[in-house]
Amino acid sequence: MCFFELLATVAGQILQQQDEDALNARPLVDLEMPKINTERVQDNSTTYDLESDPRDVSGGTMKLNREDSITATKGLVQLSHTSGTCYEHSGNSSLEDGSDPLPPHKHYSKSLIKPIKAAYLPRKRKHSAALPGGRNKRQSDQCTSKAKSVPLHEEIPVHSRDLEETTIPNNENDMEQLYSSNVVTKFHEIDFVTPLRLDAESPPLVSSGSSEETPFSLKPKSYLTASSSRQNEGRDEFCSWKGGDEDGNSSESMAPNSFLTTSSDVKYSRAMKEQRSTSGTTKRRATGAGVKRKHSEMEDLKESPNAKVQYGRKKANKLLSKDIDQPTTNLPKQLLIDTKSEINVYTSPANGEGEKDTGVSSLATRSSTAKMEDTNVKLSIKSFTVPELMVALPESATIANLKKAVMEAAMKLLGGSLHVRVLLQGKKITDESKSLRQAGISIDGKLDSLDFMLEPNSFPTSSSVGDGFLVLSQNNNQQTLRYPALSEGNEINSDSFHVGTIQGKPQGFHEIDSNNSGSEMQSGAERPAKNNVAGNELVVPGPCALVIHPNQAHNSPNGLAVVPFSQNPAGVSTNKRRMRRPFSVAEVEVLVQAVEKLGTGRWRDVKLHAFPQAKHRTYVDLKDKWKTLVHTASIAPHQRRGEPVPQGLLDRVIQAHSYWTAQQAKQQTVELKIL
DNA sequence: CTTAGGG
DNA sequence: CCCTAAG
Repeated sequence: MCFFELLATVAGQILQQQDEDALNARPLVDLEMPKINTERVQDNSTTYDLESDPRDVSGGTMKLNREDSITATKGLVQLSHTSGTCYEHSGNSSLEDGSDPLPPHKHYSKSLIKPIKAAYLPRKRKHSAALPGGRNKRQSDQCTSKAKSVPLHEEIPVHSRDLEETTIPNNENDMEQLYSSNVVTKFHEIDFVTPLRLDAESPPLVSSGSSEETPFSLKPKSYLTASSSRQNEGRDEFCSWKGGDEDGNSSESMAPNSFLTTSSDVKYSRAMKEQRSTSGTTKRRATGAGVKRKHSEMEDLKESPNAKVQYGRKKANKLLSKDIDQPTTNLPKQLLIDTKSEINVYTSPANGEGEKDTGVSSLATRSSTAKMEDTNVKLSIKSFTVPELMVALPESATIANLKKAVMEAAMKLLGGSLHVRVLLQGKKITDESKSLRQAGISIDGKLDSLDFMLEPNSFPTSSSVGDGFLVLSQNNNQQTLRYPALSEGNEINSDSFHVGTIQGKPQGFHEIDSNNSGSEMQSGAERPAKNNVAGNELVVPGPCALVIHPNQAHNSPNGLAVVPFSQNPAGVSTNKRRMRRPFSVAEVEVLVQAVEKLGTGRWRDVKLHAFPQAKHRTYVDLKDKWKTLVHTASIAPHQRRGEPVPQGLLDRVIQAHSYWTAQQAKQQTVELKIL
């Protein structure tokens, strides 16, 4: 009981605090629990808030979230400690029932095994194979998504359930709120007692949407409001906490580093289920992991049908690396970026002598499709080729250097503004005043002969201006570019291309250029893991596909407006390595607990259990972390790096590891016997 | 999509 | 953390 009381108390405190924060959350008030350390919690939160501000100077987007997470984390940590003390008590009572899932260390061996079995067996039953890997995934999904309807109850110790019922708000909402309010972690502990129940609760939260999407908002300023409102959508109260949940688990967020990182969150956000259904159609396999990640991002962004246009990292790499494999030798004249649009657009050499007609001729531009509605000529550009990207590198340069160089070159090309040249039947159209019809770009669709060329704004050729060019430029403001949180190129996402007549160089060209010249976004000064992200990954420039929107004729003389076709307009294909986000002790704690319960072969479940709302922290991450934990535990303390993990935790890691390893072995033998 | 491992 | 083979 002590445990729950504390939990409730803390929750109440948190809520209280939130109220103060003008984000009203009352649900838990009902609990009327004694208040403990409220002051402290609040202090912490405030402190962090203050701190976070400066940090967010350039990364305003994630501000809210971070604050939240911080606060949440803080609260969490405290909770953990408190609960720790109570542990013994609750443990004892549970033991009486003989089914304490969450045994204190002392009871570890006993309690651990029992509950685990209880939880594990049911699943096996379902699967004749009984292999760890053969578990019924659906089942877990169901559990998670549908609270109690699932047979999982079997796994819940009776007494614990009772406890839960009585001590915890009966109201589902309350539970949810509690959960969402980052008391979550606390719940994990509770979870031990009633794992499934909690599990069931968590799912909704997972996708609660919170802020992941926000970062993509076009207007940084509005972000805060937007995000908060969004969060509210999901759950009226707990705006702040809610947001915190995201990073909540990563109490590490307390460390400066975490503040800087958020980009990756976005990628991983999404309920597994949702993902399946949403993007199920897309063959990730085909596109590769990179795309996968990207995909999720996109989902976050607001899944669009254009997904296919996204460049998979793999793909990009392949293309480029293949083409460019011989660093010192000649680079291929053209780098083909194959998107799935319908028209190919080629760029002409950045500094070649004007446009090489060769380039033009090779314009395999096919404007295959041109649907017309009314008088609108709709064009979509399938892909474009970047010809003659000149890159010179010493033989000593590494592949990474090569990549970077190529990327820089490409970014130079695309990063600034580009000229769009329209070619019809291989001929440049110089008279911009012509209507599409006049020019022969009509509904009748001879669009097959319509070609586009992208040319660097800095095109040396004098003729560039005014002879049929359009300036293709990113109208993003500097600010946008600097948001670290949007490192995945999302920043660019918010930008839109627009076409205007060429009037000399657009301002900001240099700035933009410089921003992009680095392989990574100049994400303000705060980007800690800058180097990590930096570049060995070749980022394919450009949202290579552009759509010509007749409707936006006002943007350009010739009635063509270019707007981003893909989600990733500026197209810095999101190939970056994810930001490094060291696990905090609190996270490790949660992980360990989860593994103790679920074992080492069910990482997805572990994820769902322990880090349901942490968009970063995929099950693979958890698996990896466990691996490192096991390793860490086996090495001398002085050889360990990073935030020191309490030996106690490591001991548990070892125990759990050995236990589950043994279990697995047993499993195997059993199966062999059966066979 | 998940697991399990290697890198 | 990333990448992948298997399932």
